[in-house]
Amino acid sequence: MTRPASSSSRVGATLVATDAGTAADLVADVVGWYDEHARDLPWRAPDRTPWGVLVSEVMLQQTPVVRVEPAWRAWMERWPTPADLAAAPTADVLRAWDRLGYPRRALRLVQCAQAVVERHAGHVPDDEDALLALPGVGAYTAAAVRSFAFGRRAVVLDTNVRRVLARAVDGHALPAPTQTRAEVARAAALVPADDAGAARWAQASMELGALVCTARSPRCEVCPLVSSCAWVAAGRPADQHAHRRRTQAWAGTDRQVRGRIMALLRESPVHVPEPVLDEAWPATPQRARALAGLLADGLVVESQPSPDEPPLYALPA
DNA sequence: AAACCGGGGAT
DNA sequence: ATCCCAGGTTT
Repeated sequence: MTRPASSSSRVGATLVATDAGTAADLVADVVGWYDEHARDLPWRAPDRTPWGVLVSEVMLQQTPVVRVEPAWRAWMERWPTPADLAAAPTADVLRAWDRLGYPRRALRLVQCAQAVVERHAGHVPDDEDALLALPGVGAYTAAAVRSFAFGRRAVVLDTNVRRVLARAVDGHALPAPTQTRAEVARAAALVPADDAGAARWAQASMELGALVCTARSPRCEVCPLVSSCAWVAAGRPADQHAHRRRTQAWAGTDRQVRGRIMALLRESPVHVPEPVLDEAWPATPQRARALAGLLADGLVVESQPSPDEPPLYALPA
């Protein structure tokens, strides 16, 4: 079956010819699959707002969908607009963030809300540079907001899309450990030229990576690309970069200590002196380092009730 | 380019 | 015990 080159989903740059078909075929196959298998997520609902999309993207930076969904619902009910979050006490925000991980993201989300209020009259911008200038918004999130919230053409290249393209096009088990310019250019060449087509491709390619072309156990038997996938055709060879991927340890790291301190302060209604932190982690140089880091990040504040008394620690007001 | 930054569920 | 997750920022 042939697809007309004048299709509304025609790819943006040159058609990339592969052994199994064109880039347009790949896009059409994935979008067609998405039309039948898309998850019903609240930040995709018709009544979503651009701010809601942005909030979801920040929450989804390193936190899985299943944990973000209930948090997002509660969050958007409490702070529906950038102005609402911009005016919220930081302590309330950090407590609402709870255990979504990386509390610096929550802090940046507040700063982002404040920037949206101050620079853009409370409206999330659809301009790429304006989005990138917002705290906590990098290349991925800027592209995602443009695409998902405003239906604009953007190169949405997250871990899912990288993996789909690494397999289907390059024949590799996993993408390279760090994203390269060439990889972005290749991804850009696959994005349909029109806004609507580009937005559908972005959603569809991410969804395929999340539900079918997964990192650990890909479900190739139900994949719309199985007949054209370069990785499947090559016999699903092992990861070439396995020796270079180093997993960050967790137990006993500064990150764990920071997390324990934050959990304790989230649950404490009052400012606490340093000995109380013993409940989170023994008074070691590592704990001192973690506390100093939290203070430097603005996630914890120190107060001095009186010159004779020891300092107290709490979440920022 | 590499390090740092949480936390939970799946394998 | 290890891996993975809709990454961003800093060095």
